[in-house]
Amino acid sequence: MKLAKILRQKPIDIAKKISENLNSEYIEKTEIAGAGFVNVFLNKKFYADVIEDALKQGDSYGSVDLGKNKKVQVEFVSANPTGPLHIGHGRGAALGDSVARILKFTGWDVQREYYVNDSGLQIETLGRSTRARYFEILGRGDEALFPENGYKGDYLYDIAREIISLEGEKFLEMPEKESLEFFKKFASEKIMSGIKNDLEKFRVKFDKFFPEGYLHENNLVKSAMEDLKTRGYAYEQDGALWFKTEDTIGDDKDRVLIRANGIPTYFASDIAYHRNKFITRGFERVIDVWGADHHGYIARVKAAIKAMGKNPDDFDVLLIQLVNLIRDGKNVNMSTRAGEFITLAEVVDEAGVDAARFFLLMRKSDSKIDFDMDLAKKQGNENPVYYVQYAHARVCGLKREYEKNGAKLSDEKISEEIFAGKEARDLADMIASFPDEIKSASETLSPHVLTGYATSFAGAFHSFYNSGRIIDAPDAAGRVKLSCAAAEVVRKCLELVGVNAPERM
RNA sequence: GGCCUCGUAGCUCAGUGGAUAGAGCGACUGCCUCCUAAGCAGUAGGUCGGGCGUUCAAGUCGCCCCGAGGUCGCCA
Repeated sequence: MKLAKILRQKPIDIAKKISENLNSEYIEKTEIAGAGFVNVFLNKKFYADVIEDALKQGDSYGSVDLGKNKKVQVEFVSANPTGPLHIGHGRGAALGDSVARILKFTGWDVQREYYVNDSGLQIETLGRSTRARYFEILGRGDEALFPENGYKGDYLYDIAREIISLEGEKFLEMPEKESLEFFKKFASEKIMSGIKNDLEKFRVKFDKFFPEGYLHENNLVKSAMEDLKTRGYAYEQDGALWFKTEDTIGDDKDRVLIRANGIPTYFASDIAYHRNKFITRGFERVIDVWGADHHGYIARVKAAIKAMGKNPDDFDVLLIQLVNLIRDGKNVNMSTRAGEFITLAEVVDEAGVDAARFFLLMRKSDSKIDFDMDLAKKQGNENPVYYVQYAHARVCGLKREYEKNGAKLSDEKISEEIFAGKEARDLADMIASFPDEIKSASETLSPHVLTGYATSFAGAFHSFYNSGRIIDAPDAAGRVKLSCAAAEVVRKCLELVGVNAPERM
């Protein structure tokens, strides 16, 4: 139909010509439908070959080399070490980790990084909050007031108690100035190690934890500012240093880099950080996972990347929206400041890693999701995680059953006759389209493509399974092989979203 | 007010300019003497927020309006 205008012919006539000239050993017939669609019917040999090919490629089936081994960095979670991870961080963790897995599978050289915000006002507040709890427990709360924007969660009581048992009451008599460094360091390191622990349980591993302090200690912020100045993208006014944005891209106004009081803004640190990523460490592509409330920040970071002489198109930001936890059909309200929130660890304990990860990846990252705890815990076809995992376990059962009597699958050829049935053809169709799904998930950085595909794929398998006997049917070997290829695809999908594929359930 | 995201079945959401718009949950009807019923088959449920345009073709692209949220600091 697109050719109609160019060739100045009717779509139907073009369709006829195309269909007459299509030639392949795999085409059974072609039909012209509607306004000019060419329907191509694939023959049984095509399906048999697809399955044999998928089995032969095994673990690498579906892999497409999109990255050409180029260096990409995925930075995600990066939660400040001021409190435990909550379920929203879990969403970022699941997304970043899955995107990294998908990129690796599609030929990228991937590094996973966590940016640790270990300096600045929030850590200051954390230190003061901890110190206040310390005084409170020791009965002298009136001498160290809890900060106005302090962290109210119970975890600071635990940390304060630990400080008391390790260090005793010595900080009671020490001036705040002297003791604060200790409280800051102890609390943030303690919380950070808890975060690492939670992430490990969630099957998320980082190649590098990059501390913000590194930028300051090595004067990287200063040198990034100098660089901007020489390039003509920074100027001084009213005692502050400004980023000049008009003749770069996107952003609508100039931004402050160094305040009049000499303290750099977050933007300045971020410029230094991204300069380090792109230039010092040579990443050819950088992907950041941010909370959706930071979306207004994208334009200025892209502008900064352009200002440092790099292509802003090599920088992607994935925004994650809020997670609503639903229990007993009702919203569970969360407020981080007030210390009322459901931690990631609690969700993992209750629903399991598999359900948690799968649920957090079922939707586009930038739309809000409801995490239905009751559904996530259900063991049945209502729960998409089990539905998909069960497809895998079923095939493993089939294979065990088939090989019980010493039969070897690899010796058998697939009989084309098994593709006479619609269910077998539909399943093989889905297996054949797996590489396209992978490509799409990788190009759009969207794990939800795979959870969705896995769910409908499992449906196709269950339909096939229920459409007739597999093992004691004629051509059993071919049917089992088709099942095995299907299981391989399911397993790979699950692996790419970080979910286990059990052999028995 | 400017900018960004979103508005699709009762609920939560997929949908890369193509045919009769899909899935899960919820509701309803059937199916285990049989390789795992953690399964299958089926029914009901839609003015794709509204309008105008571009196009052979619009849920998808453009403009306007309505509604929800976010963001706009020498905060982080």
